Parts: sequence; structure tokens; C-alpha cells
Amino acid sequence: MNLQQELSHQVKEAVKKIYQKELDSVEFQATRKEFVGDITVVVFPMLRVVKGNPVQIGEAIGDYLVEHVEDVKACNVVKGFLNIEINDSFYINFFNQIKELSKYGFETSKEGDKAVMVEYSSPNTNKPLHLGHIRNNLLGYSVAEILKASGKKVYKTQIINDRGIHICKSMLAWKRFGNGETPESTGLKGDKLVGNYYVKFDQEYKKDIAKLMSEGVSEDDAKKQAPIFIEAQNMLRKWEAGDEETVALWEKMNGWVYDGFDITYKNLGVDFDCLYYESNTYLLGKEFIDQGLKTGVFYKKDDGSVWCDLTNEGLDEKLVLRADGTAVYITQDIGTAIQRIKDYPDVGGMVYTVGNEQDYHFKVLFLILKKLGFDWAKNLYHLSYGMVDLPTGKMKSREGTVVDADDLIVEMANTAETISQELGKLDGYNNDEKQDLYNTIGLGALKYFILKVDPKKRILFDPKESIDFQGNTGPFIQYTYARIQSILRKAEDIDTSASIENMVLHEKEKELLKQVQLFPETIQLAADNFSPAIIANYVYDLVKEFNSFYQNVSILGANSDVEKVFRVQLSKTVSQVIKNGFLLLGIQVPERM
RNA sequence: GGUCGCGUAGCUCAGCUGGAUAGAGCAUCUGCCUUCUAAGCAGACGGUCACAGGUUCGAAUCCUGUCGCGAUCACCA
Repeated sequence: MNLQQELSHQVKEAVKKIYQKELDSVEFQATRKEFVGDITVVVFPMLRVVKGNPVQIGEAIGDYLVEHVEDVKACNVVKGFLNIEINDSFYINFFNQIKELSKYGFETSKEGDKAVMVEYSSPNTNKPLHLGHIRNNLLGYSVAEILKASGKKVYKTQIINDRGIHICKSMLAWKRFGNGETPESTGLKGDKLVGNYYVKFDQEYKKDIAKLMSEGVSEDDAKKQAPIFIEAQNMLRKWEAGDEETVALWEKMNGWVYDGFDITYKNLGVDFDCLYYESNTYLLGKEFIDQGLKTGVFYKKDDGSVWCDLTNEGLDEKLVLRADGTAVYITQDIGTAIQRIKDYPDVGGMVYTVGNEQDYHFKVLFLILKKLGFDWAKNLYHLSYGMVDLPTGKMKSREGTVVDADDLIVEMANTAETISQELGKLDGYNNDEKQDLYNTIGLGALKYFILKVDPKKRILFDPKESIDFQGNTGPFIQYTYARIQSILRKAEDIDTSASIENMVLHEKEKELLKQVQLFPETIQLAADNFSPAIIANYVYDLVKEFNSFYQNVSILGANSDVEKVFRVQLSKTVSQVIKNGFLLLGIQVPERM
């Protein structure tokens, strides 16, 4: 039983003894800084059961607690708030218990538990990754790590959109204008090279449209009649028919793109346990349409098209199979979801990391899967996130108004380098070590910048205003970690496992311990809400608290040996929590900076 | 037009599922490096929580409506 449960129980006992009334719950909150105490019981809700003056009731309960609960040192009542002071020994006991756990706060999955599959990234293979993909990747990766830490078994996956008209556009433009260029011949990253031809296609397409329109064709018709567009469609048909030359070209260019993506993923520090390719899954799902027709989940219109009526659920009617019998996007998604459960029978739920522009799509998809009767369908979650917009508006690959992922990563490291050199604290590091550090810091700044905001809020990114390295930022937190490591290097002779007894805690020490105590429940909260932002904000609060301690209390210069040992141990524990918290965000911490 | 999301300090964001005088960072201003790394600390300034109603002991938080911004409503993906 933890302290809050114990107090809750005792408050109920107090009410029973004093007022002969039963309380079904007790409301707690952290005591605000301006009042004396550590934890506060809110008396107001009790007034429904116990009639009387809240101050008097609070005082009566307080007296009872002081008498009956060992860890309660004293109580005071302000208005309807019963502030409880907890003995230092309680915090010290807690500290002795957790200080040597390397993964304090993390749960491990139990044998037989259902796993969660987290899908993220899922790019098209016709262009390089940009800042929008970065948000997707960081969110998906981090949520997967948080779920793991909360005690779930997790598979990270993605579905690679490797087929379709967009790929054919790049292929066609390369074929026509590429002169046999390759990543090797140009020195370009494969995804960049292919992306260039996607842009090239769009330019030619626009020329075709303009030409047709000058001949009096309407814009809509021109878009459909443009010769280069028609040729791209032909190419898609050839691909679907398995035309050897087309498939070979497709494989070659996709290969270039994958090589490029691999580098970006590696630099970003994200990974996957299994991959799905649309070229393998785009025909899936049709068999389940028949099944749904039989059970009445779907119905067929006269033209042969198949629909799902969701009007009772407040949505529209949704097409699930075209009149010509071909699959649409959602058909494929139905099939892929089912396929995944077949491939990984221990999976009991899935998380889809996809932008909020697809909110409606996933609402419909989940509803249909439920109607089809899959029991895991209730455990599907759309991790919907806001777009990353530029001051000029939306990013568009075709128009070149994107913040390229690789470029941004390099830029962040360069900024880190500039700042590091100005501060000049890296004597003794060789060039490789320095470059590593710049990457760690630059990436830390970028990742924290994106992950600290609530996923569902959109992010405005102004390339002209560089991402901060001070205040509520990744580097600020990394810096605190590095400072602690510096202390630990100087305190090598101190026994970090020695048990602490009979200490009087400094106010800053107690505040730190309270914050450390919150880590386990913070992980659970972040997992329940699929929100890395909760972890980011927690670590920030912890670090602020530590810095205040660090600046106001001397660690190595403590008055007594006991205090010195305790403070070193406390610093070490805090640094461990920082490191593990940041691990959940996919951010590394440096030994020096 | 229907549906969904968002609106908190000049800017960027917290605010734990209803609790005390709404908190941080950036920016501006004031102090603190002969003592553990100043990417830091201590402080000042800054608010009609979009607006209007409602629910109750109590609302930034829950409900309704209005306004603003965004997304979505394809036999596209």
C-alpha cells in the first residue's frame, strides 16, 4: 500500500469514528508551495456526507491522522484544505528502496499478455522524408517506448506505400529526363534523387496543362488529358499487369529510396520490428467484403458497388468496394489489419500514428472492423497528430516548400557545434567525440521541441527562428544530466549503495524526492494518453527542481559525510530518471557538454 | 452546410479528468561565476483562460450557443 492509499484508508476510518459516516472516496492533491505540508486532502467533497464546518472537519481528521498514522508528522487546515506534513523518514525509506533500480518506474510485460502493434512513418516512396514525417516518426517511436515501459509488449511496424500513381510519376520522369542517373553517378541520396524526378514530373505536368488550356481546354479536363499524366496512368496499369520492364524500374528506384530512408531513420534513431509493403497488401480485404455482405454489415447497390451504412453512428455511407470489384483504400486497410493479427497472434490492439487529416478515415475503419466482429477492434487507437505548418502554410513536396528531414538534422547539429565552441568546455574530446556530441545535442533539441507539445496540437515551424537551446528545451535537460555526471566522476569514492538513515531533509531534497516519486505514475499516464508530451513535461519539472537544488545546496561540500553521501546518491538517482525519461522520448544524454 | 479538433501572458507551451491567489520557457529588465559545468540560479514585468449563458459550495477544466483558425465530408490514397 502506498502512502496515498494508506491516508485514504485512514481518513475514511477517521470519518467513521468521529461522524459515524461512510466515505466512498477521498480527494488528494499536492500541497501548493505557499502552504506548509506535502499532501492535501480536499474537505469540500465530504460535505455531501458529513454536515458541518469544513475547517472543523478538517481539523478533526487531521488530529486523527497525526495520532494514528506513523508517517504523518503534523497537519494544518486552510479553508477547506487539510494539509498534511509527512515525516522525512518516509521519503528516505522510499529513496533507499528505489535508488539502485536501474529501471525504476518501468514495468515489464508478463507472460501471456497481449501485445500492441504501433504503426508509424509509413511514407510514400517517391520523395524524401520531411519535417512532417519527423513528427510522425518521433511520436510513433516514443509512444511505442512508453507503452513498453508501462508494461506492454510492443511491435513497431510501418506500411510502406511503395506502389501507386505517385511512384509512377517519379519513374516516368526519370525514364524520360534522367539520362540513366543513379545515386552513385550523382552522389545524391537515393530518396533525394527520386524526389527530384517527382518534382520534375510536376513541372512537366503543369506545362502540359498550360498548353492544353491555351488551346481552350478547361482546367479540369486539362488535368485529366495532359499527355504526361496519361502516360503515368499507363505505367501504373503496366505495373499492375506485371510488365517486366516496369516492375524492374520500380524495384530499382524503390531500392534507391529505401537506402535513403534507412540513413534518415538511422540518423533519427528510430527502428521497426516488422515491415508491410502496400504492393503486398493492396489486394487484401476483398474476401472480408463477402463475409460482411453475408452478415449484413455491408450491402450491394444495383451497380455492384458495396457499401457500409454508418448513418446510425452519425457518419455517412462508406464505399468499401468499387462497382468494378476493385478495392479502395479502406478495403486494403481492413485487410491489412486482419492480416497483422494473423501474422502476430499475440497482438491484441494496434496504434496508428497518422495525421489528423485522416481522423474520419480511422473512425470509419475502426467502426467497420467492430461491425465485422473482431474482438481486438475495440483496442484500436488512431494516434492523431496536428500538422507541422510553415509560416507560409502547408509543406508541399511538389512545390519544394518542405523542410527536409536530413537537412534539418544536420542544421541542428551545426547549431549545437556553434554554441559548444562558444562555450568551449570540451577540452580533451577528439573530433569524433565532439561530432557525436553535437549530433546528440542537436537531435535532442529537435526531438524535445516536437515531442513536448500535445500531439493533437498543430505545430508552427519557422525555419528562420532556429529551435532554442535554452529554457524548456532538450539541451537544457541534457546539460543538467551532464552536470550530474561531472559530480559523480568527482565522487567515485562514495558508496552509492550505502543505506541512508536518520537524515533531516533539506527542503530542496524533499521536493526532488517528491518529483522522483511521480515517475512511475507519469509513465502510466503517458501510456494511457499516448502522449510523449507528458513525459517531456515531467522530466522538465524534475530538472528544474534539480537545478534549484544544485544551485542552492552544496553536494560535494556538504557539512557531514551522511549528507554528502545522500546528496551524491540523490543526484545519481535523478540523473538515472532523466536518462530513462529521455530514453522514452528517443533522446540521448551526454556525459559532458 | 454537416462532422471532428483547437483557441490560456507579446511569442512557444503546461495546467494531472471540477479545487486554494491560473504556471513555465522565450523576449524585456535586476541581481549571482576566487566554491560541484552560468546551455544555470534568484527575482521583476506580463492574464477579461476567444465570447455569452448554464450545471454547483467551487469552472481554464463539464454542458449549450456564438465567433475565429484548421481538418474532413471522392467509385483518390
